[in-house]
Amino acid sequence: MPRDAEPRQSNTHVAREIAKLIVTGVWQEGWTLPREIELASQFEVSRTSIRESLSILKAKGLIAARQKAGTHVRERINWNMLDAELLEWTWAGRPSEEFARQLTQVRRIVEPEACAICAERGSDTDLARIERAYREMDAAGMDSRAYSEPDLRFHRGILTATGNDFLVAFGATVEAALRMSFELSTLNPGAPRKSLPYHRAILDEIWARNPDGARRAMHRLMDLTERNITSALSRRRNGEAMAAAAEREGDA
Amino acid sequence: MPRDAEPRQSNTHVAREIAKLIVTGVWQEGWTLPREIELASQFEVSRTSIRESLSILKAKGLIAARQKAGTHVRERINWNMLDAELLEWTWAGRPSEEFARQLTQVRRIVEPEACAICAERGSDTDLARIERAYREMDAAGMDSRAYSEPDLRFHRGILTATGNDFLVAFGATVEAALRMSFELSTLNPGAPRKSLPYHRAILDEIWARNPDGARRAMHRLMDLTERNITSALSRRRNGEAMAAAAEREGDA
DNA sequence: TTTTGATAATATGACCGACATAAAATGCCA
DNA sequence: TGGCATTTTATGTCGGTCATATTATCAAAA
Repeated sequence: MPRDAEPRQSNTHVAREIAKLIVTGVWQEGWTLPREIELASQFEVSRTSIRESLSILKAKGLIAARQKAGTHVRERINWNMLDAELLEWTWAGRPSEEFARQLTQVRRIVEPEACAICAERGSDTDLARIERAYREMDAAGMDSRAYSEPDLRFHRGILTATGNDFLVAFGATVEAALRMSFELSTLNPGAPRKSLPYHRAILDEIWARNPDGARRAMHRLMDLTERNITSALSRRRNGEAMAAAAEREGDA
Repeated sequence: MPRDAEPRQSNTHVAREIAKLIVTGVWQEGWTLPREIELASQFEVSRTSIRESLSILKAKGLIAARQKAGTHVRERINWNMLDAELLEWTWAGRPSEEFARQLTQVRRIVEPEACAICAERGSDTDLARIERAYREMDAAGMDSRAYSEPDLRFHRGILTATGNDFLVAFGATVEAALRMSFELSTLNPGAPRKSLPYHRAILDEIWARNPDGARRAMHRLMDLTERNITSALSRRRNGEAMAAAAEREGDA
């Protein structure tokens, strides 16, 4: 179910637009934003709506306001990059290679350990839910759209099974990573399906209640994912370079 | 510098109050909140202010609103527990043992790996900043208030040195954990200072550019921290049990 | 000339009342 | 009873006004 790129609700729409200006660096850290009244006329909404939008961005740590002094962009260190929406806004459209690298790096740190905890302490109900997600991935066949949704449920299921609210919250980050992978998979349609046996291995290890094995199995999946992403990115890079060359050829 | 427990700004104040009702389970998952007008009269602020407060909570994933249907508490899975303010609201006053356990568990997962990455790829500038924090911890002596602030900078410095924005964002979680430790340390004033040599060991390993050693050193610090927290919590439990017994004694 | 203190200017914070919109609830009709 | 038009209602948006906290200004004093 694709979320709308342009939500009709004006405050979320405006928040998204302003957030994009900030994360893309058009409005840099420390800079002061235009006055609320000016923002209101720029975005053609009321000052009330602007204020609600800004309060969303304040909540995510992107900006801070002081009376008379204005509203300024906070330094990156205060941005809550692990927030679902902020993640989406950041890579919206085109994930940078650096963003992909960092995302892969944190997943490597968190998911194998979560998987070990899941194998050790997940309830049978938890594991059954994970297995159901696996079956749906299997049933999806080569349809990578139908595959990606249970894929996310599989990973979320593992995080949930840990019983740790902070690891559960990390699901937002995993979701962003999977959506990015899915997006990039258009450059390599067969890739997602190749992860199925790796998921199978994880499932077997957690049913066997084998934490070390589960950790290793998840680690192997992370390796595969990283290979897929780097190859998709380099393919994209080459494709764009060739397109640019063709462009120059056409000009000459 | 202690943040104000009761911010004078009305919308953050109201947001905090409502958030507490939700995280403490007074308003449970799935429940529908009172109408905005009713909330306005309950909290004695205008509907505009209520709406700004609610938009903060929406941004953190705690609630969602639909026209006509009302505003409801979202399921925990959507709460962004890794958010700085939400963390603070959750343990405000009295950290539950479960909360402490989960917090310690994620730190164990993330910080040792971050430390290894820091040793491998942190710039000399990054490491110098970490060392400066260490020196200030040393200089603080037995004053656990003066100790805790550079302690946080030490850990944040390691996360920053990884160059990974998501690990940097994890600093909010570490901050919550350290504040909690600091709070609990009133039950055991000498405890914080005991962590100094462990920090020293970490510093030495990252200067030696030894990722494995750095990982192990951070792991040992996590062990110490966990021991301190569990002992403080059990002390608190015993203290309260004895107080309750004395209470019963007094009644009889 | 520099400092200090009163004063004015201004951007965010809060409030109000009205209308728009979407979706749930109602009730009518077949 | 079932489907469809209508009403109801809670959130969404708007414009305007006043409050409040700082910054900026400027004049008097050291």
